[in-house]
Amino acid sequence: MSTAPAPLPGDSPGDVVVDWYASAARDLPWRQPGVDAWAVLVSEVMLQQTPVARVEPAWRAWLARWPSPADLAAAPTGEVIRAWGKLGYPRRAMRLQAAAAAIATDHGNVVPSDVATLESLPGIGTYTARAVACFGYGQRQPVVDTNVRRVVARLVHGRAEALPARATDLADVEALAPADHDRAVRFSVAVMELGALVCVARTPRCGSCPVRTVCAWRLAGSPAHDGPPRRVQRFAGTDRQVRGRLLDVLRGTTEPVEAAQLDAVWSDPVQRSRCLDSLLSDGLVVQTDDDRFALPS
DNA sequence: AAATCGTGGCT
DNA sequence: TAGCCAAGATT
Repeated sequence: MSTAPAPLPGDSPGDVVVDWYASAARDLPWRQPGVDAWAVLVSEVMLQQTPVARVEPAWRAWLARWPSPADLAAAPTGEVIRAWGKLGYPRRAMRLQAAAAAIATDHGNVVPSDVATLESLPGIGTYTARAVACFGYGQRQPVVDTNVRRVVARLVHGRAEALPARATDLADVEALAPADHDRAVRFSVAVMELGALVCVARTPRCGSCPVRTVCAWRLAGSPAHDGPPRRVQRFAGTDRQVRGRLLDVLRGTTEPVEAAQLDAVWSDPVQRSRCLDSLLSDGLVVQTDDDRFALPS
């Protein structure tokens, strides 16, 4: 073994990231003291694939209207879909309402604090469950999202890009977390924030990175990504675009609409009807007795 | 387990 | 401009 000095306990990369967070973190509303686990849960679901800037106003309005799970559970689903607005992936809104109903009826209207129980709720997967347990309940939990996987890929593994999600991700992050409980809890938000603000995907700002001197990727000379390029999803012309247009029509009215009004949003009748069918089967749209279409009641 | 599910800002 | 990218979950 070499005689290189062991890093001081308080100066581990995890500690450095926690200290960096104290001065660099964004002032996001769901991070305010007093924000309860329900509000955290709502923020996490909204933030699944939707940028922070678009979530903020929707989150405030949502919680003003439905301050507890039971409130959301009691709302007409159509109103829930309308309130979701253009956050995207509207099935998340339905799943959030379904999760709220389960919380209200099975958990006394209290968001579960146990990761396994959280994961059993609709729309809550491994990331969101841990995020709620950690951010909402102050538990020491590894929280691994796309930001964290990218930071770990670079800092620990010396790779330019994140590997696809793996079972070892949680262990990688746990290994970085400070020993102290409270600092470990803050570390979970802090690594995410580092990935969101500094260790970003396209043009990492290594010059202002608090752990640049110990980053395996930098130390290796910032090698380019070698694995297979991950292909980004096309959007124009896809069913996703068509579904979005169809739903946008229904969001804009309270009165059910004739099929002809929906025909206007997409010229290909085959794709259009396929998409309408999929919205119906998702429960995002319903057909009335007189064969018009509307958001569910 | 790869494909699918919205939307809009940024480069 | 057209692709890249954003706190994933589900099947």
